[in-house]
Amino acid sequence: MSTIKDIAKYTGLSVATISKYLNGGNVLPENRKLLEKAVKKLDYRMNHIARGLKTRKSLTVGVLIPRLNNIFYSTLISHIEIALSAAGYSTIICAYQDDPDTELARLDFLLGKGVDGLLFIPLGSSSKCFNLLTASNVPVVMVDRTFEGIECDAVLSDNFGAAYNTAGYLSQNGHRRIGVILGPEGVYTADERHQGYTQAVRDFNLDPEPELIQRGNYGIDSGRSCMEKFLSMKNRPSAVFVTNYEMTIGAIIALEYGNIKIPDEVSIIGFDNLELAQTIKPPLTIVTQRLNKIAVEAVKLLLDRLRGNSGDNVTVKKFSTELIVRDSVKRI
Amino acid sequence: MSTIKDIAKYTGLSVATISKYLNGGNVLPENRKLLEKAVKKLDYRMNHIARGLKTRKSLTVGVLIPRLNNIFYSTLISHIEIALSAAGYSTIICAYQDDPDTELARLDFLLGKGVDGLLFIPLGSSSKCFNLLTASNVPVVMVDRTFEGIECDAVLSDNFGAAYNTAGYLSQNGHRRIGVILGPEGVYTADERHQGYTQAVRDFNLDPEPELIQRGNYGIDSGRSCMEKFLSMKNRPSAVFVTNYEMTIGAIIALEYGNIKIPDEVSIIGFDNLELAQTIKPPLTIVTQRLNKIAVEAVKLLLDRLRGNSGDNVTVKKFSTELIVRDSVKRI
DNA sequence: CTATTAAGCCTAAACGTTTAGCTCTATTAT
DNA sequence: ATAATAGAGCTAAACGTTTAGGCTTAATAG
Repeated sequence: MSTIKDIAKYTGLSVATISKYLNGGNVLPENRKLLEKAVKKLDYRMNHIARGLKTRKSLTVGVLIPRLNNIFYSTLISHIEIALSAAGYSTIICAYQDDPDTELARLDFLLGKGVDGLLFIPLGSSSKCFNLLTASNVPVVMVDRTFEGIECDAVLSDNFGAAYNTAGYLSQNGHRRIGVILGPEGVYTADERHQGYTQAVRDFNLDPEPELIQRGNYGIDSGRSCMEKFLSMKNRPSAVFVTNYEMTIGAIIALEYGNIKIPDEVSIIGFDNLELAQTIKPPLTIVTQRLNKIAVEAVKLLLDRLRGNSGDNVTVKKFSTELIVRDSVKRI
Repeated sequence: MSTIKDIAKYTGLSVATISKYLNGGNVLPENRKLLEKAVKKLDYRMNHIARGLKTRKSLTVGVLIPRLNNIFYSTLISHIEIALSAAGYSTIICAYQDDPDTELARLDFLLGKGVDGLLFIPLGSSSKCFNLLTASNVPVVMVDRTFEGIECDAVLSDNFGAAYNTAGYLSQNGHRRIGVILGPEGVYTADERHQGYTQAVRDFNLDPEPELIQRGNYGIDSGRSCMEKFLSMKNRPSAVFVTNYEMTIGAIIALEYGNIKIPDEVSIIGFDNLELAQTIKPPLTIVTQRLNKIAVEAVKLLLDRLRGNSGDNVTVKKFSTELIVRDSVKRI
């Protein structure tokens, strides 16, 4: 592996000149030619570690997420990775397996690795994580979830609006008893959606019965059992809104097992996965998040920080969700 | 950010001693105490970049995969990330979006980043990639797919056996017309499964009709259209074997739309995703790959190489797949 | 024709570690 | 008592870059 010094020897130029050349500086045309030749001949490749030591940049961004074996996160990461790599950054991914201790450990690990910045989907409101972050002074952008009451760049879905508008849409279609299958209490997105739902219940005069709110754990089975609870009620909801992909699958399965006709017996609005919703029978009305936009915006925000062209005040962006109307909601 | 030098100043010891201490070497008990105190007081954190420059190790492994927005890959990566991080390595993930040019570019990028080793799910048989790899001298372990006829550590599923045994199982259950929905020609796994299937056709005297072999692109829609082709045949297959998760979903949807009863009218064997297969109706008989074992073994192989305790000859491990029998195959 | 400026290049010091090889002290063997 | 040895620490060079500041040469202004 040849270094800048080898090139210096080969060309007779100094390392400083070569460094300048490599970084796009001006050199005499003849030298430029010479250098191009030398680089090719010696198969020179920049040592990014050495450069990083000097410049204090690693051109690496850490991405800290709850889990990787989940289509929502992996899709998000997919977009993030594409955007980051287009900007010349590499992506170190750490998953903390939904565990707060691991979350802290992996955060520490990433900071120790010298990442230039961080994209973070936090578990909850672990103040330890936040302390570590502020102490480290590494720019961070929260994605999908954020810490309540803390000054930090963030890119989120409008979860409140998603739930509010979905309930509103169902209300417009004549539904008054609207079940919702939410994620676990304490999880940022689930709490926001909860608030949106309850606000809609008030604003649209929906049936406020507490059993209409079911809590799952974002897994397939929990979606199924929540839906089964709805089905076993003496007074079933006429429509159910499910708030993530896996639970949507589970809910559909419960309906199939119960031989419940969609949307004649129960209307349903699912979440996220477009591909599945298109192919299922009947085509599912769903709420989708703009994952691509979220990812791109988060990366943009982070790069702005890294390049120092974002002011002192933090930016919080919320992307609206989209209601894709198909055939799983009945007008009553 | 304090450095080893600051600690030297603080303790009066030399940087060499401190380095030794930090790397687990022996120091006098009193000095050890002093150093512990200093590290805490000055909040010292190792600069891995500087260390990497000197040791020529980055403690970073590159993972190069076709795509990230796919449950198969992301599950695999999830296990890989867990295993690597347990060994103190960080994981740089690059996805090449199923594109050969991008594959080469990302490989180049990773090698330039100075990863210590590489886990690689290659697209096909791009010799350019292989040249780059051998030139770089970076240890690499192929995962899930490998280059034909090339000496390289690899950890694979027994794709041939998976297809062969699945067809065998269907044959045992009295099926002679067995449809298979394969991935694209030229993709390593798809080709192996193809061979396993055709071998089974010969060995078990199955119906050798070419239309019983359909090729999808591993996406939901293609699974659906392949299954629809089967359903539109005058002489339908009595059983269909689908060779990945997404196409399995698509195939099921096609059956539902066609109001085809599983397994009474068509038997089906799906692939991979346990969670879905358990919850679907009827519970699906599926072939699963041992993703966890594959990931762990691949990481082990790579770490062995990195630590220099693997001989000169390459290791290729094949993990058998598992047939999980449920209710989607009819005995006829 | 001289003074000024700019371009291009160079020297040398850094960045934060590791490590070979040396010194000093204390212990053990003879 | 002396020689040999081991343990602990130190010095200084190295890893491959970047970069401030200085030097030389040529171009431009007066």
